[in-house]
Amino acid sequence: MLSKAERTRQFILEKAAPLFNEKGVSGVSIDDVLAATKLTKGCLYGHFESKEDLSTHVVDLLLVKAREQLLIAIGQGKTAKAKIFAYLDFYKDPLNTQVRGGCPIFNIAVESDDLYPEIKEKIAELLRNGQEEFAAIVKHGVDQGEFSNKIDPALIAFKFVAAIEGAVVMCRVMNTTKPMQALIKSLKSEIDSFVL
Amino acid sequence: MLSKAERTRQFILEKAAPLFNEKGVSGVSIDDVLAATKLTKGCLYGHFESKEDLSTHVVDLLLVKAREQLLIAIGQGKTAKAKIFAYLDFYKDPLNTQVRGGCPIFNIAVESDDLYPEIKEKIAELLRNGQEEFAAIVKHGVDQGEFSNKIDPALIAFKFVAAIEGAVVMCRVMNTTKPMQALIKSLKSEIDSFVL
DNA sequence: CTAAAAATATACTAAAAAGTATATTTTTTC
DNA sequence: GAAAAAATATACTTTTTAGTATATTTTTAG
Repeated sequence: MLSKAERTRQFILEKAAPLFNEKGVSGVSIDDVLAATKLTKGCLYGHFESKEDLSTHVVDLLLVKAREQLLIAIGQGKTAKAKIFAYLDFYKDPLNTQVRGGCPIFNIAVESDDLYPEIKEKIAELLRNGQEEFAAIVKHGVDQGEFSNKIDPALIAFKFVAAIEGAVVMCRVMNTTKPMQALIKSLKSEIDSFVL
Repeated sequence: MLSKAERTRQFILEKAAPLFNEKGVSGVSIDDVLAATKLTKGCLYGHFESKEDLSTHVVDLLLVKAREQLLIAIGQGKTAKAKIFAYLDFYKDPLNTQVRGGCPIFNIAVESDDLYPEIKEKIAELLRNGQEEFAAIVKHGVDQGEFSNKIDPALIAFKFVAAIEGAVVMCRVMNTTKPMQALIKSLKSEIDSFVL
C-alpha cells in the first residue's frame, strides 16, 4: 500500500490537474489548489517545493494521462483503419473531455509556447512521438496491404492531429459539437478513400 | 490629427498586444506593459481603468487586426479557389506570425475558454462569422461553376480552419514549418479535386 | 501500544502585483 | 504665449500570492 504521503501527493496532483487544464499554469494560484484539495499550505509545501515544482508534476500527469488514454483508445483497434478511427472517435465530444477543460496537450502547448520552455519541450517530444507512432500505424497499414501506397503517413498523421486538435478548440469556444461530427466523418472517408 | 492622449493610448495597445499574445492575459503583468512601453503607472492608469480594461482592449485589437489582415490576404484572390489558397498561404510561416506569439485567435481562444467568458464570446463570434464567410466563398465558387457541387462549404470551412490553426500550434511547439508546407499542399489539392 | 518520524495545520513573512494620490510636466485652446 | 486642461511621473497603499517557521496531529515501525 502507498504511504499516506504518497497518497496525499497523488491526491493533490489529481485535484490540481483539471484546475491547471482549465486555467493554465499562470492562471492557477496556490490558493486555488488549496481550495480544491481542502488542504493547507503547510501540507502542500510538504509535498512540493514550490508552485513551479507542483506545476511541473501536474503538467507531467496531464500529459502522461492524455497519452495513456489515447493509446488505450487506439489499442482497441485491430487494423490500421480501426486504430485511426478510434483516434478520431476519441475526440468526438470536445465539450466533455476526459479531463475538464479540453485537450491538455493543446492547452499546455499554447500556453507554454512562449512562456515555459521546459514544458514546451515536453510537449514537443510528446507530439513528435505521437506523430511517429501515428505515421507508423499508417505505414503498417500500407505494408499489410490495407491501404494504397498513395497515402502519405507523415502527412496523414500531421493533418489529422492538427485538424482534430484545432476542432476541439473551435468547438469548445463556439460551444457546439456538431462541426466535430462532420469533421470526423470527413476524415474517416478520407481514410476510406485509401482502403484497397 | 489624433490627440496626444489618443496616440499614447494606441501606443500602449500596440506595445501590449504582442505581450498578451505571447504570455496570455493571465501571464502579463502591468509591470510588463510598463517595461514594454517605458511609461509609468500614472500614465497607464490614466488611459485604462484597470488591468481588465486594458486586457479587453488589447484582445479587441488583436482580434480586429487578425481579422483585418486575413481579409486583406483573402481579398487578393479573385476566384474562390484563389481566395482559399490565399487563406492557406497566410499561415505558411507559423514561426513568424504577423503578431509575435502565434495566431491570436487561437491563443486567446484556448486561454479564455474556461477563464474569461466575455472574451470567449468574442472569439466565438469571430469564429462563427469567419466560418460563415469562408463557407460563403466556397458556395459562391459552386454557384459560379468553379467547384463541383459535391463540395460541402461548411465542412470545408471548418476543416480548413481547424487544420490550419491546429498546425500553427503544432509547428510552433515543435519548432518547424515543414509539416505546415505539406499540409497546405494537401489542402490545396483537396480544393483542386473539386475544381470543375 | 508507544516513541520516533512524518504529515498536516496554523500563523506568520516576503515578494509581487494591482491600484491610487498627488506633484509635475506637457498639450491644448483661446 | 499664457492659462486651463490634460497627460505623465513619482511615490506611495492595498491586495494578492508565494513561501516559511513552528506547533500539533497522525502514521509508522519496533
